[in-house]
Amino acid sequence: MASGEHNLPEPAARAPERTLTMQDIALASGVSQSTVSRVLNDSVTTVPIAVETRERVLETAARLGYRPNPLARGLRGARTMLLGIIVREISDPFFAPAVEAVSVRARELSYSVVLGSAHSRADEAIELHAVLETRHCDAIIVLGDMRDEPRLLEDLAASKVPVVALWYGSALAGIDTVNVDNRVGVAAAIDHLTALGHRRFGFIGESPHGDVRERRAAFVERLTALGLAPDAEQIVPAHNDPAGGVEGFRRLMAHGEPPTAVITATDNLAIGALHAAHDLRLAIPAQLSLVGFDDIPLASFAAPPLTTVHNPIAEMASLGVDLAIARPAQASGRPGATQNHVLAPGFVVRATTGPAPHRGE
Amino acid sequence: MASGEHNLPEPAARAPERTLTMQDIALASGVSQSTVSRVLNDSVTTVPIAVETRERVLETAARLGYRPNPLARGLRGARTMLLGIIVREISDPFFAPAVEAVSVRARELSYSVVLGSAHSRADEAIELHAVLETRHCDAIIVLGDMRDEPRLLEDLAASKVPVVALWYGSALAGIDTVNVDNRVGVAAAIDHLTALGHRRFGFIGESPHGDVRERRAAFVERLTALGLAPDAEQIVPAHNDPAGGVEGFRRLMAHGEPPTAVITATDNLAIGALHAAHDLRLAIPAQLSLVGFDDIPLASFAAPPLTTVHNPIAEMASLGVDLAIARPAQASGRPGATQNHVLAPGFVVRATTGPAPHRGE
DNA sequence: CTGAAAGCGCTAACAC
DNA sequence: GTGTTAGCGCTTTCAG
Repeated sequence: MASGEHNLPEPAARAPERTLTMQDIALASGVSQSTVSRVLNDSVTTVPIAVETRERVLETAARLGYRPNPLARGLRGARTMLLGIIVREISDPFFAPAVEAVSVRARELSYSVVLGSAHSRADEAIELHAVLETRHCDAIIVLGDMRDEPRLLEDLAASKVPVVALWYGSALAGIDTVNVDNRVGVAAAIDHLTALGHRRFGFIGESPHGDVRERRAAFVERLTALGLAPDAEQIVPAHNDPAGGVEGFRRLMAHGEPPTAVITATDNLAIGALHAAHDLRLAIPAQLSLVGFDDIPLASFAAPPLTTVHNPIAEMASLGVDLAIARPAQASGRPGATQNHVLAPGFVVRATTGPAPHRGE
Repeated sequence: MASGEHNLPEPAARAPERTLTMQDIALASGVSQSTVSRVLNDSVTTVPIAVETRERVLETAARLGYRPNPLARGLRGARTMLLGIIVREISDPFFAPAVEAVSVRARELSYSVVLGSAHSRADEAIELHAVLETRHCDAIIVLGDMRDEPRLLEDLAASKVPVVALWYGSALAGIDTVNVDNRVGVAAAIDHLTALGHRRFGFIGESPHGDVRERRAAFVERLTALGLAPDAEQIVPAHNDPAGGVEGFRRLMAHGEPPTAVITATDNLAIGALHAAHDLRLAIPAQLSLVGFDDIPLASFAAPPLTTVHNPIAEMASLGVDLAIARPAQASGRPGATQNHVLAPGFVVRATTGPAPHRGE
């Protein structure tokens, strides 16, 4: 183990017991601790280092399996390589893949993800933000609409750590956003259905929340443009889960003249609608066509497989992470400097849509 | 400063700009920084503190909105209040709620969750463990079976940070585990089905993975005990996702004498099986009964709603977190000291099971 | 009972 | 080019 150098003391080289510090590898490579720091941090810009020294240090560090202590690093004000996530419900079939996509991209950039679930509870989101900030996360990503928590928005916009909101549902001053183009998505659904001969539409999912609200607006807008402006009774509110879809679907079909085509604000709702249709012995797509939004993984395994608007989860997550991490730490609160990205959705035709049934005409 | 109280200088009380340190609140309450530390940490055991002093400090800290810096705390070797999670796929319909349940309990205990997704990739899990350890997580929770990654197990057992494995599928030396009682669950399913007159069973989900393996073993064991020992062709392998369920179901029904009742190792597979049955125009439960395992949130919204074994996610997650956090940091590797908990599952009868169809007898 | 002081592992001025 | 020297905010001896 004598290596031409350092032979006597031989500190704790072969013992992976205690986590080694820079001091350890400084000793082992016969330089000072600060040199080690410089080498390992590629402080090329500030100070040039002898190639030989650099290589020796790097070699020793690698050989001993040195790993920098993120805590000490963060203490000194350097980046913690932590990315915070705030999401309503991790287990939502849409947001779970979103969280996964975010953490994939984060890890590609050597970031760790600190997960904060707000459970739809107002105060929790705010507390989470405080927690994530206190933990010195380098950036925070907010998944979904949190606008029913006004204070959160203020906190976020004033936050010293960069915040990016994904699927927030609309642009936002002071915070970067990445959204899917809801208008394009809904228009694609409607155009697909009108091409199949449908003329009377229903929409499940009225709510004040971002994406849902935008999709409903797009629904009204597009139909109006086509001269098929919907009545109030053609649009029903719903909680964004399958149970809400069941409830909404029942209400929608209870009207005098039920629609022949239904669009739901999310696939979550579509799953419920499908369920309710099954209960009502309504054949899909023979008697009724149904289109969802999001293209969650389970959409293709619904019975029948769901025709839906594809939400580009991976792309949006990736872009969101890049924005969050790239943004210089202090610029977050500066209005005007914020970016609002809108990505185009896809459209996936599966088995819940078909020609409009013949009517008495 | 006169504390009749403190009126003149008024340092940075109203300015929440810079995050305040203990020094700040020490100054503001006229004591030394170390006293503040003692008060805020309830160092009752070591040193008694004057009630008056303690209250003054606490009041100041509260008033100024002081939050301790977790980084500095962790640097000194204290707990970081970080809980690491290693999971294959966050977006798995079963593990997503599990992650949520873990993070709920973690937050109740003031812990933050660092999420590590292994994406079914072998090396990633190991790397994740290294990351979480380097981040000085106080404990690590492993979700699901990772035994196809032998090195991870060694790493975990040798880890200085306590590790608890949930839904690992069996007991484990050197690591605490919390499992659901798969034998009881499968037995409940079989008993329910035999009571309905079923005699020929199928099982989807042969695989070397923990829970799945145990459930298949329980399937064989229980049926054998009933004198209904299954043939090899009554058990089919499958990847644990809906697509695997589709595939498995088709293969199962392709045999000469198909079963009248099918049990799947997971609800994920059951979703696929349901889908495949729909394709094959097989009426469920009239022609065939189906039972899943896990009771994922979507089970009740399948078409028809899925009869399944209920996996007590919240309880297991809660117990797992408590074990992980309660365990003194150095005891993890000590074999013999480990706990292996097994919780009882429930059974939920919904609409995929019914009387066995009449046969030619 | 409380203050002073020494670090935890690292980065970033400063020196030579 | 590299070593020395301060701290980051906190816990924890050690002195009073």
